[in-house]
Amino acid sequence: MKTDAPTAGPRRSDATKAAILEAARERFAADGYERATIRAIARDAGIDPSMVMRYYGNKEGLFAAASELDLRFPDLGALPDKHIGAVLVGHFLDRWEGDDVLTAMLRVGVTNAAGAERLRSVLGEQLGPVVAGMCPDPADAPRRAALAASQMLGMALARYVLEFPPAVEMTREEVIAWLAPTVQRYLTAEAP
Amino acid sequence: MKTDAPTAGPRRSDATKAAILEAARERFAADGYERATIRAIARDAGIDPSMVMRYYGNKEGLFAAASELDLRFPDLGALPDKHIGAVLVGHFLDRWEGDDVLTAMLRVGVTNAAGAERLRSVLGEQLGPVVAGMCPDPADAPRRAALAASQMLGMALARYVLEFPPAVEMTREEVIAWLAPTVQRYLTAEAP
DNA sequence: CTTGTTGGTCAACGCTTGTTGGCAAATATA
DNA sequence: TATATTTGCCAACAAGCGTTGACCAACAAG
Repeated sequence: MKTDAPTAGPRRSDATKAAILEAARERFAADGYERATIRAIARDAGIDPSMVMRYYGNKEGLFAAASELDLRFPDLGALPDKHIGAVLVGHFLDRWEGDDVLTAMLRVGVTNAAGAERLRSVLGEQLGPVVAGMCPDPADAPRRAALAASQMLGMALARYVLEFPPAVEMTREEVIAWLAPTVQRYLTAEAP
Repeated sequence: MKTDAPTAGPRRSDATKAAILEAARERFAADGYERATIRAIARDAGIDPSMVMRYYGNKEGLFAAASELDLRFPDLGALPDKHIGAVLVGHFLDRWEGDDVLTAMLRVGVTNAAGAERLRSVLGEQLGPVVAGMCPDPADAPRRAALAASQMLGMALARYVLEFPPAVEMTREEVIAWLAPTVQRYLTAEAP
């Protein structure tokens, strides 16, 4: 019997696992939790549905594996305070357009408890610290992060999920120009 | 045979129909489209699932009937321009907390095409004109409406759907104080 | 009273879902 | 070469879904 050492070499099934994860991310992003069926995901990955169960236990486990997310915030301390809003909004747009996981988490989080929790913890653990490191009083960093998140998530909702035409038609630069001052104020202005 | 005159009197079944609609709104708001099953809605309404089919045709028709929505915007022309942002945000919070349909449309619209279309048309037809009647150049009213909607929907998402703690804990007055300047700017400031 | 319409329940249909266990081939180990 | 282990497919399960049609009781019209 082959023991499962901590430093196990690459398995032959790694490609299959990766294909499953990729298909899962796309389906979750496009359809949400319920309509992203294991059968459809397996079909996209070109394998049998039972393989999904073997490698990820159940649908819940598959989503947990497929929704691992790193927002990859740049180091904001290294640039002038005045531009923080624009950089943050631009970074958010980049991440959103380059990674299905963000749309997936938003679509799933709206109807699935595990998805909502995932979104909450990502915002709290990844956006929170960035905000705490720059706003006037670190004590209200969570509130400021929530405000900034509400604006950026709201734009993602209108633009990438609901596809509200005026929001879709805006150029990247227009979105940044309009949203940057808002985010900037949420993060740095003194409480109203 | 009793003809169905345009001005038909109140039927004995009106109470049942209303109970179905109420249960449907609650379920759609709480669970989204897929998990809000006709069986569960019928159980909540205290009747048989087949009644839902008789009165609303199918699940799609039930959602269409249950998601009729009037945002009830006040006449904004009658008050000073400076306060428009605060009035609008306050009105949005009131409507959201007093009507399940808004949460239902948001939850359903994220994973269901009909729900998304409903949300788009409500925003376009009800928020659009209000904005068009006050912003500098009526030509970019749709874009301004989309911006304001992105902020208000984003806050609703964080506060009522995802229940992100800092967003939930803010008081109504705090939300208005922070969001009003944003919405005010989106509607009235000249394009950046 | 008789008759037709309405409001409602019940049992079932065909289908899809997540999930399971058995079995064959490919691969690794000895 | 002989033996385990891994990788994969297949067929099936129980449960839940939207939906349908037969049937019964209450009521209204003649």
